[in-house]
Amino acid sequence: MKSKSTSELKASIHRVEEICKSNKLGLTEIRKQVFEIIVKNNKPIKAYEILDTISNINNKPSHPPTVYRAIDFLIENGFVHKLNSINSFVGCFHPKAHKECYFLICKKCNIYQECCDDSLKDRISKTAIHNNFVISNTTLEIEGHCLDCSQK
Amino acid sequence: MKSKSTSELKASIHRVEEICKSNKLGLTEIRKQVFEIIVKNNKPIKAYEILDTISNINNKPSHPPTVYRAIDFLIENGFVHKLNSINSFVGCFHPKAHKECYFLICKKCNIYQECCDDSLKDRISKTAIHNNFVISNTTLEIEGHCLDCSQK
DNA sequence: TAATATATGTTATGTTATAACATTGCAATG
DNA sequence: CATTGCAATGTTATAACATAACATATATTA
Ligand SMILES: [Zn+2]
Ligand SMILES: [Zn+2]
Ligand SMILES: [Zn+2]
Ligand SMILES: [Zn+2]
Repeated sequence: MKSKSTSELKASIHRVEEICKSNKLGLTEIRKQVFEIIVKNNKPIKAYEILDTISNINNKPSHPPTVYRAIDFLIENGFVHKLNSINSFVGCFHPKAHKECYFLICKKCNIYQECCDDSLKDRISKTAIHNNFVISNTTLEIEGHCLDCSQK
Repeated sequence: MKSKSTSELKASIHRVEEICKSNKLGLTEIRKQVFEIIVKNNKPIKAYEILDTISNINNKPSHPPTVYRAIDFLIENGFVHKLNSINSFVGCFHPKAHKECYFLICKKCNIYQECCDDSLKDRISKTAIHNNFVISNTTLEIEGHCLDCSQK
């Protein structure tokens, strides 16, 4: 994933603001700050890194629950995803466009890519059906090396 | 996943012993104990639950590193998997038969099912190739409700 | 036997996440 | 315009998950 330009970032933040407005979701200052920190980071970011960043920005210490609550809000509303395999968080590339997102994560340079391959989705759904299983959420995280890093 | 019978458990443990013997892997007492605790549990088990269990069995307190080291050994050799979405561990149903395993995990009753659907594997591999990505390991954990639990 | 490697014991600490309760601010209701 | 309710935040403490670092033991093997 190439890093986002300033305008892409702005658009990303704006989109979330719009979605919150039209859905009457309280996008408070803290929640907005946390979202911005996550999307500006370009790479998966950890909760305590967010905590440090937000403490610096506001020039006063924040506490873990503040950050985790904001993250919860952002995840619930599909603006952010958690990567379970690395306990980190990333912004969603297309909030509300889908329920599940899948990820490719480079172990070397730590960049990630969000992919919403329909045939993959399909395949997973078929597997669930085949096992009489009703999906509520799926974690698919593919770790390895990106093109750049595998060529080195 | 229905729970394993005593004989299935024995077979499972025996298989690991055989694999270790023929591959000159040191299946020490602790490692064997941890494996047995995991497979006998039938459901995903947490590291500190293993710790408590092993402390009780041996009538003396064990320490986290003891358990985590054993788990590391078992994972490295494909006898056990970690479920990242729930920080828990499960025994592998077919050690050495494959590299990646996928899981269906019931949120209600906590049972799980290991599935190694080839077309799913294939689909994931294609997705990776399509993104110029070299896979080292894949986390696929499908959370939801099993047949029994979704009918209630 | 001495040297080496492998595994375990032990203490402490690092990292990730939540419980519990107090406080604030704001909007709905009477 | 109180007052009541509710959503969000602040604050303190602790729970849950995992590893670093170093000491000791045990097994191979030169
Ligand atoms: Zn997404
Ligand atoms: Zn890379
Ligand atoms: Zn397996
Ligand atoms: Zn169930």
